[in-house]
This record gives sequence, C-alpha cells and structure tokens, in this order.
Amino acid sequence: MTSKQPTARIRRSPEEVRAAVHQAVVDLLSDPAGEDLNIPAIAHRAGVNHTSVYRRWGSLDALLADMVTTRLERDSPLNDTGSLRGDLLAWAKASAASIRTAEGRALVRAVILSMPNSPQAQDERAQHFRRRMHSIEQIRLRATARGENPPPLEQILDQLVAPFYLRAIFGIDPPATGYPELLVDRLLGTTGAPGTA
Amino acid sequence: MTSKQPTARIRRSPEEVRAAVHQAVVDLLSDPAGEDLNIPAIAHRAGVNHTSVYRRWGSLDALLADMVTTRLERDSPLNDTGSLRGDLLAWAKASAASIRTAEGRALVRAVILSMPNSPQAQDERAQHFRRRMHSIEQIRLRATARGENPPPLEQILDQLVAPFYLRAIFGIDPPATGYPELLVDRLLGTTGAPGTA
DNA sequence: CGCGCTAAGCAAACATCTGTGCTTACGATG
DNA sequence: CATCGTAAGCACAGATGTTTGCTTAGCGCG
Repeated sequence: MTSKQPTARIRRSPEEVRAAVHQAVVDLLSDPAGEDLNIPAIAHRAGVNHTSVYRRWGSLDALLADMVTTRLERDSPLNDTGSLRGDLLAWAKASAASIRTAEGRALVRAVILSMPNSPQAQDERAQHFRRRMHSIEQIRLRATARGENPPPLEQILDQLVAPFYLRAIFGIDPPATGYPELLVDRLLGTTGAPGTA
Repeated sequence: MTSKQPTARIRRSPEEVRAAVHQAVVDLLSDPAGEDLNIPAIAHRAGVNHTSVYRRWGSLDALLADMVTTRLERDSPLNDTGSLRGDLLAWAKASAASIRTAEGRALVRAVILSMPNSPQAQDERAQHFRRRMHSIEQIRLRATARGENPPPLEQILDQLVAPFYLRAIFGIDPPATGYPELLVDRLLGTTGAPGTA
C-alpha cells in the first residue's frame, strides 16, 4: 500500500505556472511576516517545483521584472476622459487607491527591487522607467492633440508621480480626502500657461 | 620557511573593521558590475573575516541600516542659513549634488533595501523615515521660531523630498541648472492659494 | 493515432551562505 | 608589567540556494 506510484505526478500548464508564481511573488512581498524573497520560497508558495522557476526565469531579478511588467500592463486600463485634468486625475486616483493596498505597495517595491546594479544599470533603469511612464506620455499626447498645453514630463514626474512613489516606498498613506485633486491642481496651477482648452 | 606560522594573524580594530565594512557596502552598491549584495561578498571586499560581520551585525538589513544612519548623520552638516528659503535651498542643493554621484544614489537605494517586509514593516518604515526627515523638521522648527510660516511637512515631502528620491531611485539626473531653486520656489510660492506669487 | 516538441516535475549533486566553538591579538586597567 | 575583557580571525559544520541529468505529461501536427 505504500510504495509504488512513481508516475502519479500531475503537472500544470505553463500559463498556470506563470500566474501562480507571479501571484506568489506578490503575496510574499505584501502579506506575510517579513520572509525574505527567494526562489525556493516563491516556488513553494506557488506550489510548483523550484526547478521550474529557475529554468524559466533564471534569476529573481528577471522574475520580478517579468511580474511587474505583466501586472502593470494588466492593471493600467486607464483611458481618455476627455480632458487633461480628467486624465491626470484618473491616473492619480488609481495610484492613490493602489498604494493604499499592500499589494499595490508591493508592486512598487518590486519595481525597485527588480533593478539590479548591473553595469548598464543606469540605462536599464531609465528604460524601465520610460515604459512605466508610458501612460503619462499618452496623457500628454492626447492633451496636445486636443489643443491643450500639458506641463512638461519632468514637471509631472516631480509633482505627481514622485509623491506617490515616495509614499508607496515608505508606507505613508496619502491624506484621506482630496489628495489626487490637490496634486493635480498644484501641477496645473503652476504651469505658467496651463489654460485648459 | 613555509608552513608554520599559524599565529601570524593580524587584526584590525573594531572601528577600522566597521569603517571598512561600511565602505565595502557602498562600493558594492555603487561601483561594480551588478554583483549582488551579500555578507560574504561585503566581508571579502572589506578584507575582514565574514564571521566578524555576522557576529557584529547579524543580518544584511541591520548592516545596511547601520551604514545608512551613520553616513547620513556624517553627511548632513547642514545648518542655519538665516531664512527658511535659504535652509530649504541648502538642503535641496546638497541632495542634488548627492544624487549625481553613484555613491549618493547607492545610499538612497540602501535606505530602501534596508527596510524589510517585517510584520511591523509599516511602522518601522515610517519611523525610519521620520529619522531621515529630521533635518527637514529642524528647518521647519527654526523657521517657526523666526516667525516665518513654513509649509506643512507633507507638502515639503511631496514637492521637495519626493522628486529627489524618485530621481535617485531611477537614476534620472536632475536638470543641470536651477533645479533646487525651481523646486523650492514652487514649494514656497504655492503655500496658500494657488494664485499667489 | 502516432510522432515529436516543449516544459514541468523529480532527485541528487553542487555551490554558497550562515552560524558555532575556539584561539588569540589588542587595548584598558590597576 | 601582569591581568582581564572584548572582539577579530580561523576552521569546520550545518543549512539553504542553485544547477544538472533525466523522465514524462500535455499538446499540436501530420
């Protein structure tokens, strides 16, 4: 009764494995009591064999980067509200909601952790960040197409994006009410020639 | 003359060890080709035995936290310039200069890396951040004592501190000229109603 | 229906990291 | 100058992380 069932092994499809591993990363990063993030732990929580993780992703950095890009694309369905202010506000509200959840903060942390000190670190980081900022660029482009005059990207980074990152990293909750409006109004009020169309 | 000199071991003083290890952390974090940060590597580069590191600090997180606080205190001799604007500008200029160097960016990265997902992570992060923000608080206190009316801490975080962190993390160099002034003027110009100044 | 490809699972070797008992250099103290 | 406490260095053991060779489940294709 005991011994021989060596071929009873079940296996999940590559997509299932991928999703389970991604979720395990987020769980470990957000939920539990400070367990440190490593591949054996991730594989265990995902219920897959750790060799599958090693062979598919090769390193923790690569896995984190893959997870982050997948999740960010999946969770960025933001779209045209008809005005620059509306678009920025929608972005800010989504960000505020996101960093109130442990999972949202974990994603931001993962963005940072996934960037190693590689020789081309600077470049990779910049590139990664560009992709992350794609939605902001889209908002600017749409505004320009409408005839609006959006602030330069740098200013949006400084006044809108940066506060959310800072708060996500250090776990500082944004003010309970009106925070997205506050940041957006500050941003648009000081453009110099903000004039919504 | 080869073999027997088992007692030829030389040793360095605790302070030397401490300084060497701290420096090794910064070096590994900033300089080289993406080697990952771990205690054996740090000890090797510092030229000390790894057991010394384990015994003194116990964990990489603790070592990073110790290094960060030591360095930040050492490198924050900022002081009273006589006005709120002057103090903020001095802080901003020092920050801008710092994040232009690999070592400065490494310090910021270390601040973030040294914060584990511990159960009380949220609290610890907030506390750590408070200490990091001590100089900002001082600036506010001095301003109040002078009769000036400084912006609330949250606003200084959003408009002055956050941009520097974002840029340090992602390796985005600040504009070559006038950046500290830009941020400080924006901050002080919008203290009340957005239409002011 | 059989073939072959891809990738998951398994086990075991291999490498690296972490921790411990001990010795001993160095500095302080009297 | 003798003694003592602290902490660095050494060697080795144990735990954990990483990699490899192999088998085999699932799936598309002829």
